[in-house]
Amino acid sequence: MAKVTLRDVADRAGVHPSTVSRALDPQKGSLVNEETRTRIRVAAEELGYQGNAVASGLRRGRTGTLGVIVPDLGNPFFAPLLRGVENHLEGRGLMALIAETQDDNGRLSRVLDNLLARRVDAIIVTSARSGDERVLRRSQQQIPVVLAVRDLPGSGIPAITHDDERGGRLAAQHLLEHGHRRVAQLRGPRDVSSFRGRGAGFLSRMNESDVIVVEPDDTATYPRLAEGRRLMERLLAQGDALPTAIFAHNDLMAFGALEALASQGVSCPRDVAIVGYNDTPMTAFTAPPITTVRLPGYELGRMAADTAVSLIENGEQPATSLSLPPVLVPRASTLGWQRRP
Amino acid sequence: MAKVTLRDVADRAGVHPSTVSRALDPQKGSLVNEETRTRIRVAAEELGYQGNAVASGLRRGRTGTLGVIVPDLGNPFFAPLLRGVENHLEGRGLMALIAETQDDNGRLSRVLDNLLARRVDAIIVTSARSGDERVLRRSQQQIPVVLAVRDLPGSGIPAITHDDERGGRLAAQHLLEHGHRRVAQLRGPRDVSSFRGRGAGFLSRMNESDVIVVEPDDTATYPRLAEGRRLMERLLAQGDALPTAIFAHNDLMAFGALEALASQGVSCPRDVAIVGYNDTPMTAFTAPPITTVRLPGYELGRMAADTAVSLIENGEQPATSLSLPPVLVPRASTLGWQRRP
DNA sequence: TCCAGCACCGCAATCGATTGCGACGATTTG
DNA sequence: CAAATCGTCGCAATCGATTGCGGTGCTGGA
Repeated sequence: MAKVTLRDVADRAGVHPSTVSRALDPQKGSLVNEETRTRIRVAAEELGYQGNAVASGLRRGRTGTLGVIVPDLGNPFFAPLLRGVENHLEGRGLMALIAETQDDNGRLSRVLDNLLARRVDAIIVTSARSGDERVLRRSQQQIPVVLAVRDLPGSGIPAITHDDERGGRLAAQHLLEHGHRRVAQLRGPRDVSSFRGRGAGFLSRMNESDVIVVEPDDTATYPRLAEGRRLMERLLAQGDALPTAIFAHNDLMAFGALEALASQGVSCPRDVAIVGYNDTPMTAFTAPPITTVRLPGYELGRMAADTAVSLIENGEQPATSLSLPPVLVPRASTLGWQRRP
Repeated sequence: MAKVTLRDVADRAGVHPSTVSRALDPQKGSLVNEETRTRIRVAAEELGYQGNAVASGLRRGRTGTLGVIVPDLGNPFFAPLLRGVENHLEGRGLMALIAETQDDNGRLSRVLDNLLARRVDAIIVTSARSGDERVLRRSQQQIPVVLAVRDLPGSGIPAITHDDERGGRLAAQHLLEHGHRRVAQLRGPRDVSSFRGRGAGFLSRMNESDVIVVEPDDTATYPRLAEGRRLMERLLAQGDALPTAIFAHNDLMAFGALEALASQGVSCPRDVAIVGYNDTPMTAFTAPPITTVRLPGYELGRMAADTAVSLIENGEQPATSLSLPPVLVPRASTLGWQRRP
């Protein structure tokens, strides 16, 4: 168990620990004579010295760690986002502490407490639901908090999001262009801004045309596969004429809808077209491949990390929120549909 | 910025900081009078006291943090595993520090250094490739290291794995039962134990029967979609008679193979059957749904976390390695194939 | 009555790195 | 030539919690 401390290095190099500290710090390296600095470097190397980030964190009041909270690690959408965050942190000596809430309210506040106790320097939250304002603002009193993906309007917390309203409009526009006149949405949870945005954008574009929008009598509790299936089943059971197109608020729910349709013998895309959201890698491989809305997750991760870092360095700033543009990716789940006479 | 420390609580409760420390520690709570303990609790509550895990970590020499290294967060296979880890840690006051290597060798040692510097109490590594022994053993000199999913035979590092040899045999058995007599594997990286195991199990079962196993002239560098596509394309171009079944070493590669086949106009499962590995949720939704080998990822995560924790508590132990059984999940990608006359 | 034993709690050192302050010699400036 | 400046580096306090070592007062048994 090599317990090499700063003092050991100092002894070996024949200097005071404080000098070693300065020599090894890239910021303050210039405060130490070049010759003694290399002597110290050599000593540290020989002893296999490895700094103690815990001690450093205590003294400095900064741990070099960023908390990142995601709702669901099983949703591949978050992988590029997390990569964006980590790639931005790398090289700055920072590291991401990733935690999952599983979209569970109680878990969020536990996770926050945990991160706060560990004195992370900032927190990026991608799992916000309305109602979370209180705990988040409480956290914000201690360290910078940045929302990503999901906004909390009116909370005053900076947010980097996708323009989901625009994404919803894109989906609607696409369906309109292909001749749909009776459509429905499988809505994600209403207490999540991104789903609200998708729904609103979709509706507003549809309402500009002469289209019937069937509202299912329920909303997904979690934006996952099983919920997509359940909602689609309800829609099928609702008795009304079936819509010719479905806008699922994310890809996982679209998969579920696909499953429900298949089990009822309804064909996609022949009978019903489907649009998903997120451009999860798998959408290209389903039967049929799913038309979806692509979001720049990696860039969003980078930007969220960037604003978090600058918040750390420059103290509290006016909330600079930002919204990134989505793109529609057409695939067979809509392209294969044809208007019947 | 509420900077409430132990001392503040002590002052308010009219006791010494050490008493507060003991009162708030579930382990040592019994060392302090019940009455003063509640007084302290009240004071802490009123001040909104939140322990400083950094200071505690420095003094105790334990941070209550476990490093977990995964190769690829975009692979949904790791989600249940990570949940297994976290659920086991929860309640014990521990937390997982998740890091991704992206199957990049240089990144692994950087990540390890980072975790070691942050003084995590143990590390769970699911990204091991042969050649990583050195850095891992170096880490092991400082804290417990547990391998999961991927073993490093002969390294002496405890490993919780799936029985991949058995998984490979299951895949082979399934294909044999359906009448295949000419098959091929899309192999994952050879320096990863789990892929070697799958390959060996598959081969050994096949060799017990009278079956031709076509070996592609290459191996995947990364077990991802693009590599699966590339390997399948090479196989198609190889000129020999096409195998009637493909065993892809994981689901992502199976997706890639599917894509390659489709682009060449070869039908799955009519012309070629496919077996994947991992039972990634999406395998049920591809065209066709993919037969695959299911692994108990959640349980594996729990067990890995459990051995890590007991290694922390009881010091170094004899390496107790363990192997969990896989299950074959038959789907249309093989069930839909029929022997031609 | 005396002392051992116990319950409870305070004192002060400690974990390892960082940093404001100041010392010292060497160099430059007026 | 004296004073100011600069480059280096040491000293010691500090971050906040933990814990070994007692000290105090009280109970119970001999």
